Amino acid sequence: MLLLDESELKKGQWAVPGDGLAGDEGFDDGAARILRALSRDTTAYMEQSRVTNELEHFNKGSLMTVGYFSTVSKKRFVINSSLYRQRILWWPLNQLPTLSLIHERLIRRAFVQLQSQVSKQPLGFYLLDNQFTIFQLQKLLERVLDKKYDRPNFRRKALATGLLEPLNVVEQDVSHRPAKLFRFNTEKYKLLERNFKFSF
Amino acid sequence: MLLLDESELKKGQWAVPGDGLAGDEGFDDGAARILRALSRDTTAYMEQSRVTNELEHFNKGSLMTVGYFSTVSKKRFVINSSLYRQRILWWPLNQLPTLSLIHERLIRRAFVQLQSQVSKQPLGFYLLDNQFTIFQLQKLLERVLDKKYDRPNFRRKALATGLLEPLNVVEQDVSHRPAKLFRFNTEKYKLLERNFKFSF
DNA sequence: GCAAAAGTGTTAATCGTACACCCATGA
DNA sequence: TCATGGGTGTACGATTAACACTTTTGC
Repeated sequence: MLLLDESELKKGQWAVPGDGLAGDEGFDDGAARILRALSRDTTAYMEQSRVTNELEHFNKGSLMTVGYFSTVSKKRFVINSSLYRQRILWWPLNQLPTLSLIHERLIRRAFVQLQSQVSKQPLGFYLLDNQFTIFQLQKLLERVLDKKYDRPNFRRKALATGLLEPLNVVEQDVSHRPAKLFRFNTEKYKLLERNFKFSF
Repeated sequence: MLLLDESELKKGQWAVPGDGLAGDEGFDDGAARILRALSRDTTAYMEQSRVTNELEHFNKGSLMTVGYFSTVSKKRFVINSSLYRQRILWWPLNQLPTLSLIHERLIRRAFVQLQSQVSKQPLGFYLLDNQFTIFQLQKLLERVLDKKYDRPNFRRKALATGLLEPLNVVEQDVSHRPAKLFRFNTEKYKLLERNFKFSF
């Protein structure tokens, strides 16, 4: 579930997408620019993760990396530039290709941070499409938090938040009773904001 | 509850203690060194907070600041060098002196992070001395999380964690019934570690 | 009919919360 | 004696967790 980019330095070496800062650009701005260069989806949640502990030394000077992570819907994620299109792949977190130690650590750290943010921000909703079933939301949280939930109970709790707006539309072409589709009610969330607690 | 250092640049200007990195020192190492330069207490919890978003530009080049926060017991905190002794003061978070915008933001951000770590790490215990009463722990969490708790209920919950080891000693010289003193059971905590949840 | 997930209902156990109440100490 | 916090008990309501059951779809 992670986006990786083929590095320019070595063939076949995968890396987290990144770039240097342009001019007097801030770090947050730089990270946003990198994400925009990859995809047209602008609804993503983004957060600074951590600075690599070590400086990388080159003959020209030293380099430090500031990690950011973002939650993007795989379906909404549309690769922007044809330049990148050939060099981007999604990888499942438990089957990452060989990475530099620095990038490996950035990813592990970002995932821990994502897990801890899930209950404080409606991250689950950023990861899904505009229309989703409650079961999809459940499966998502189960994967992020590595837990199992009881379906009926999860459903009630999710609905009890009042943040799921029914769309009066159902799934199509599924070999079981089709589920109602919902969307995340951004307006109601804005009202809660500070008091939000998605404690599953 | 915050340690601030008088800056060398301007008289009467307060700042978060900091320093540049020495040689090829890592960020965590640098932060630990700065803390050690201030105090002899080595039990402190320390965590990277955030990189300032803006680079500061000087004629010589650009400067970026990586924020760290640490929880230290005020009683155990012994100022190390006589050089610092004159220039260090504790300030309550709600009555900070005038600070640069960058330092102000670092502090606010670190406090939010501290609040969110309290339930995942036994931070409360780092902030107290080796011997403490349950009521002291309660008051500490109440200040950090800006909540009020019922004393009897807090007591039961704290004891239920199994992480408080009774010392069979009581407070001295208090004008009320003396409370039993406890210490944090580090060994038992090590066993939990990953599953630790101090949800008050 | 079968499998799979949708959705509703129900119950017991657990937990949070709000108190009442007695205890021990210094002033 | 009073004020202050220490410490135990308890009772009610809310929340959680477990699972039984009916529904709707595709194969």
